[in-house]
Amino acid sequence: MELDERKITILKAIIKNYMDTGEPVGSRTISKYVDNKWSSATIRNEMSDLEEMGYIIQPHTSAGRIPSDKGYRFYVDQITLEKDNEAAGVQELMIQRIDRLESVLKRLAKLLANDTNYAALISGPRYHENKLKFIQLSRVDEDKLLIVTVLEGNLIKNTIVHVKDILSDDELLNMNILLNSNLNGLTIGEINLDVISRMKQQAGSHAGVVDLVLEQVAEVIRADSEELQIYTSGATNIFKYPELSDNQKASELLQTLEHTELLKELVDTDDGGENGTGIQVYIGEESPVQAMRDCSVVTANYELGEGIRGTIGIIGPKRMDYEKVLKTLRTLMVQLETAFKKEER
Amino acid sequence: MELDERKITILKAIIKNYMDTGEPVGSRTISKYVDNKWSSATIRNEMSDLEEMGYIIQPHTSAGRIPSDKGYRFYVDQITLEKDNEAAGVQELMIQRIDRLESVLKRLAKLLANDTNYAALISGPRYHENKLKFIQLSRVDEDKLLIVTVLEGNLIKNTIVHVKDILSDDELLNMNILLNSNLNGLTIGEINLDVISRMKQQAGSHAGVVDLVLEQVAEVIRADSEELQIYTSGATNIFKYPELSDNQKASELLQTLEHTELLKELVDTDDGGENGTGIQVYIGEESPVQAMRDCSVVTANYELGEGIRGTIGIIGPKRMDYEKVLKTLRTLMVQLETAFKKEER
DNA sequence: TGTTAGCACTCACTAGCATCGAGTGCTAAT
DNA sequence: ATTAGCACTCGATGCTAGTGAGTGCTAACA
Repeated sequence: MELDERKITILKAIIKNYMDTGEPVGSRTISKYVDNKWSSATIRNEMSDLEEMGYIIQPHTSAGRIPSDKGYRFYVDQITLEKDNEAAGVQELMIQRIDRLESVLKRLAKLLANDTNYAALISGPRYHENKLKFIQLSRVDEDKLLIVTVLEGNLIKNTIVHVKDILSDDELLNMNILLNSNLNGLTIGEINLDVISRMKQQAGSHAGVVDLVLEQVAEVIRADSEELQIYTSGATNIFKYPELSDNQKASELLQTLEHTELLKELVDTDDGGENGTGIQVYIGEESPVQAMRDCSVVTANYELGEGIRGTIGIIGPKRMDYEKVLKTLRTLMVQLETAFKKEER
Repeated sequence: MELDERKITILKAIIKNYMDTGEPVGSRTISKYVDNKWSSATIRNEMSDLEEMGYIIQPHTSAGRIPSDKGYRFYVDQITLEKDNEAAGVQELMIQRIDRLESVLKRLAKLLANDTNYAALISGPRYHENKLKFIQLSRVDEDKLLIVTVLEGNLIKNTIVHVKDILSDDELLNMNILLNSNLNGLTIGEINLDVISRMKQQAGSHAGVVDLVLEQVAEVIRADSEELQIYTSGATNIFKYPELSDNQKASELLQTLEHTELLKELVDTDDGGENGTGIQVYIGEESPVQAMRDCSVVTANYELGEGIRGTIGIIGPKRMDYEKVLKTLRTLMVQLETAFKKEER
C-alpha cells in the first residue's frame, strides 16, 4: 500500500489533533478538521489503512486512533525536510555577559523549559583536550596559597592549599614564573615525570610546593573532564501531560531527571544527528534512556570552539510540538555559539 | 482533661504506627502494640479523649485515627526534651576537602536525601558583610585580564574583562599593588567616591582600568550577596509516601522545590529555633510555604563563622521520623562546622 | 470504481446498588 | 476502672446496566 497525498494529510491531522488534546482522535473529528472534504466514512477507511501500515494505533477497539512511534517518526522527518528557513522570528534569549558558563547554562535550561513547557536538560561542556593556559599563585593568608588555574577556553578554577613552606614575596614571584614557563600550553598528559623533575630541580628548596601545586592542578583538570555536569529544569512540566503524569511514570521520569548519571546516555552521542545539524530526535522506544520510553527526547549538540562541546535536550510527551522544539533548538544553537564568540572576541 | 501517662503512651503508639504504615490506626492495633496491656475498648475510650483534646483525628467515622498537627507537635516537643545525648553513632559524612563550597553543599543535600528518604534542601551561605580580602589581576590574553576577587571567608570569584588599554607587565604589577593597598579589608559600602577618586588619581593614565575593575568587583560582591543559592535533592522521594503523591499535591510540591524563590521563606528565618539549637520544625499548617501544608519541614541553620550562614532543610510527610531527622541534622551541623574550621585552619 | 450514508457492534466509562469489614461508641457485666 | 459484646457507620470493593464515542461493514450512489 502506498502513502498517498490524502493519507499523509489525514496522518498529519491525526497527529496535530492528538498533540492538542492528548485524546484518541476519531474519524468525524478529522472529517470536520479538513472542512468535510471527505466524509467520516472515507476517513475511517483511510485510517484503517494507516493502522495496517503501522502509522497509527487504536488503544482499544471502540476508540479513536493515536499516532504510533512510526507515525511520529514520519511526521518529524517530514518537518526536517520542509526546511523552515523562514528565519523564525528569532526569540530574544538575553544571554548576558556572565563570567560563569555554568550560570548561563542553568538559565538557559530554565528558559527553554519555560518556553516549551517541556522538561529541559543541558550538559556542561566537556573539554576534550584540556590545555593549561595560565597558572597564578597568590598568597591569601600566611600559610595559604590560592592557585588559579586557567584552562584553554578560559575555564577558571580556584584552589586553596595550605603550605608548610612559607615563601617570601620574591620566591612566590619566581615560583609563578617557574610554573608558567614550564607548564603553559601542556595538556595533563604531557605533564610527565620529565617535566616534573626538571621543575623540582629548578625550584630547589621549594620542590615541595611544586609537588603540592601540581597535585592540585592535576586534580582540577581531571575533575573537570570527568565530572559531567548536567542541569535540568522544568521537570515538573510533565504534569501538564496526563499521559505522563500517572504516578508510576511521573515518579520514574522525575527520578531519572534527578540522577544525572542516568542521563549520560543522552548527552554522550558524538553523532552528528540528522542532516548534520547536530540535532537528534528520539521517539518513544528509540530513546536510550529506559524511563523515557513513553516520551520523546530532542537533543542538540552545541560546540563553542576548541573542542568545548555539550548537549541541550528537551524531554516531553510523544505528542510534543516537534516543529516548535526543533526550531527553538536550532535558533538557540546559533545564538549560543555567536554569543560565545562575541564574548571570546 | 489531663494528658496522663497512658494517654501519652497511646498517642506515641499511634504516631509511631502511623509513621510506618501511613494508614489510620485502630484501637486493636494499639492494643496489640502494647502487648494487650489494655484492651481495645479501653484504648478506644482513651482515643476518644485524645481526639476530643485535639491530638488525633478521625478521617471518617468508621476509620482509625491519625495524628493531628497538634499531635505531631507534642511528639516533636517530647523528643527535643529527651535530649538524645547518646552521641548517636555518628554517621560518616565524608566531607572531603573540596575547593568549592557549592560542591560540598550539593553533595550534602544528596546525602541527606538518600539518608532520610525525604527531600533535602540546602541554601548556600549568605555573606552578611562581604569584606574584600584580596584582588589579583593577571593577563590571560593580550587584551583580556583575569580578575580574581577573594572575599572574607575565602570565597573566590573570577571575572574576565576585555581592556582597550594594554598594560605592560610592570604596569599590571603596579595596578595590583594599587588595588590591594586601597581596597583590602573594605566592604562594598566602604568603597565610596572618595576611595575611587584617590585610586584613579594614583592610576594616572590607566584610570579607565580602575573603573573597569571596580565595576566588576562591585558586581561580584553584589551578585553574591543577593543571589541566594538553594540546592534541592531527593525531591522525588515524596513519591514514597502515598499521602503526598497524589497528582495534585506531588506536582505542586515538586514545582515549589524547583522554584527556589518560593523556598526563601524557609531559609530566611534568622530565628534561633527551639532550644537555641538553630533547628526549626514546621508541622503542616505551621509551614510558611503554601505547598508544604501537607508536609513537615525541619530546618537547621549552620554558621561557618564570619557571618557566613545558611540553612539546611528536610521536607517530608507529616509522619516523618522526627527523631532520626533531628538527630541527623544536629550531628550534621556539628560536622559541617568542624569540617569547615579544619579547612580554615 | 471511489465515496458516502446507515447501521450494528464494541467497549471504556459511569452511576447505582448491594455487600463487606475494619473500626467505632455505647452498654452492661466484672 | 476495665473489659466483653454488640449494633452501627461508612469507605472500599464488586457487580450490573446504561451511555455514547467510535468503529467496521454493507449497500447505495455518482
